[in-house]
Amino acid sequence: MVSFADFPTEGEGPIYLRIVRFIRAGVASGRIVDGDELPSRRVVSALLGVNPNTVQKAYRLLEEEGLMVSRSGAKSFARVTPETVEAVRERIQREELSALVSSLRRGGMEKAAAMELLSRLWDEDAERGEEL
Amino acid sequence: MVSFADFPTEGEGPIYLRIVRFIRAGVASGRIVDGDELPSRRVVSALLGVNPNTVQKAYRLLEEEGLMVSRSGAKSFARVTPETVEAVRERIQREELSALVSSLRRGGMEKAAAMELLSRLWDEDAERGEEL
DNA sequence: TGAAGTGTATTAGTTGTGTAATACGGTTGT
DNA sequence: ACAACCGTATTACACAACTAATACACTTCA
Repeated sequence: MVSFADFPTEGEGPIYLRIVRFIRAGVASGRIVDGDELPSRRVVSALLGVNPNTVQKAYRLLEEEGLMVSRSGAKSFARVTPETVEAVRERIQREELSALVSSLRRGGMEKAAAMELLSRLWDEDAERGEEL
Repeated sequence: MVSFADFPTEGEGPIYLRIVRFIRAGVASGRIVDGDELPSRRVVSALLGVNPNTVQKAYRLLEEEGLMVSRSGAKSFARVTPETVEAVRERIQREELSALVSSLRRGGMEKAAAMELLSRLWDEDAERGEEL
């Protein structure tokens, strides 16, 4: 049974997305393996002090992502394959970059400028890294 | 007098931020120079077909950013110094991008992959913004 | 001085997002 | 069959973001 004991008490963003990230991190790290039973919507909702529908929203996203399966009335289980693990790791990376892109665009930056900036910073960081 | 004639008829994100970006781009490109008079809130609002308060929101942000000055009842003027120009061009970079680059490199990502990923995410984010 | 134009504050309406309340139907084990 | 779970759908409420409506006070100049 997947445990929510280590669910961070405080975090950023809406709760349902924090749940999604929590499960994703578990899959990426190997803490959650294929076939693991996931606590029911009601149990998690009681644990976190939110409405079951908030957990449902998270679980639905995770199911669409292929990380869990659930049948009406029955328990829910994690679905972890080499493919899903790889997909989750890529997705986590994408989310980091995605937030950055939105931020840069909100700041009024053009795509070409962003590309150039990333390239320059990458090289600078590479130089710093090779010194060590 | 700063002209809004070239203000893009359609763009991404809320109007007040598009105004901010428009002015920022003008400052960064040299189209707007120090002491340039900025059209009043009402004039811009009539031009863009929005409420004067929407323009006010943009102008207030620009003033907090040090890119313009305004006194109650009087006209507004651009404030462009070498410092503000530099600040506009690199404001975001120091705050957010550097840490992410290091993170991605430590995660084993190659520069080419990061560039390609940024390009794709940028287009995707642009599409999302245009849907609204 | 007074009219016209200006910046600014206050308030309200609109929309979207996150969460909750409630109810319904399916599965499981006894 | 029935009780105790389970997942799910529908609806409604809370809140923030964005924009608009309105009013007020200041500057400028004939």
